[in-house]
Amino acid sequence: MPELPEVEIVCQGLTPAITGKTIISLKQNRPDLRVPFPDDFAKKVQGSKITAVKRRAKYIQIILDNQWIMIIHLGMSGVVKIIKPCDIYEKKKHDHLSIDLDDGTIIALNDPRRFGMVLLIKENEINKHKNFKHIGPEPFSNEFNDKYLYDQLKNKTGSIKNSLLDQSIIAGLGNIYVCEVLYQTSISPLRKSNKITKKECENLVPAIIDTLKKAIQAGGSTLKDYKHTDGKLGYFQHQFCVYGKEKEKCPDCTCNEYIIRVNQSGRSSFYCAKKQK
DNA sequence: CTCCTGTCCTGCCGGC
DNA sequence: TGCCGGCAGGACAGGA
Repeated sequence: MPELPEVEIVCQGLTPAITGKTIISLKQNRPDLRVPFPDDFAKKVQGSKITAVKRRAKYIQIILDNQWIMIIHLGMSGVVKIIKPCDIYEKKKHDHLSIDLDDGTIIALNDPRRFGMVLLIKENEINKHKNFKHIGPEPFSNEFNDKYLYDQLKNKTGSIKNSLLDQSIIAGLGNIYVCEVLYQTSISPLRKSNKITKKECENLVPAIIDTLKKAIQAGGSTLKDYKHTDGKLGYFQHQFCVYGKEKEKCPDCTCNEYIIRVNQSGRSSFYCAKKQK
């Protein structure tokens, strides 16, 4: 469930807590999440200094000073916990990884469903790595504009819903924010991508940027699992218009219709069939 | 090539 | 009350 805004919030929490600090030790409590932990994981990171924390799509990138980048993907249920030097770390169920820093800070990764992944990639190989080479532009970059989006969509026969979820077209959107953006732009999730007009692309681009920015300002969305690094909750879920609102009234128009839920490629789409065409 | 389905996983919730 | 089935879904692999 962590999408771009939630991952951004985690990175914003991590940056002041870990940047410039040295990794003393790393403990893993099981061999894998969705994929195995890196070979010789602890040996490769121990003694290195954290120089920066970045986000790319839904991935957290922890840049080390020894050429390695530690990648964390939170999957569906991953939570990064920061334990301050003055606090005592009590290991909880599903804490699969913990990292001790030189100032006494501890970073722990908790992931009940184990849909997350942790990777180590050499700094100069990240753009060639299979998890990153296909990822499209960041929504807040200049590269992402209405002409780009229209060009990406014009030859696609699949639904606009699936195209916006496609990380190679745009990085960072997930099921929740795609539903909300399509509602804002009055576009049905069932529309074929190649039927989306230039004018609609001109609406989609700012709607995507605006929705993501507002979500970041609200501290992201908290559903079942997601929390901030300090355990606090986000508030953007209170601004959802359609996601999870099946059988509720459409909030934005006087159509008196109900939000309906349909299944697209195994994912739920929520929309107002009267407003969104 | 493009699109779509299956797979991984645990916790929660509704129905009986 | 307890059990069980269904659902949640990000990203990749592989099939159509």
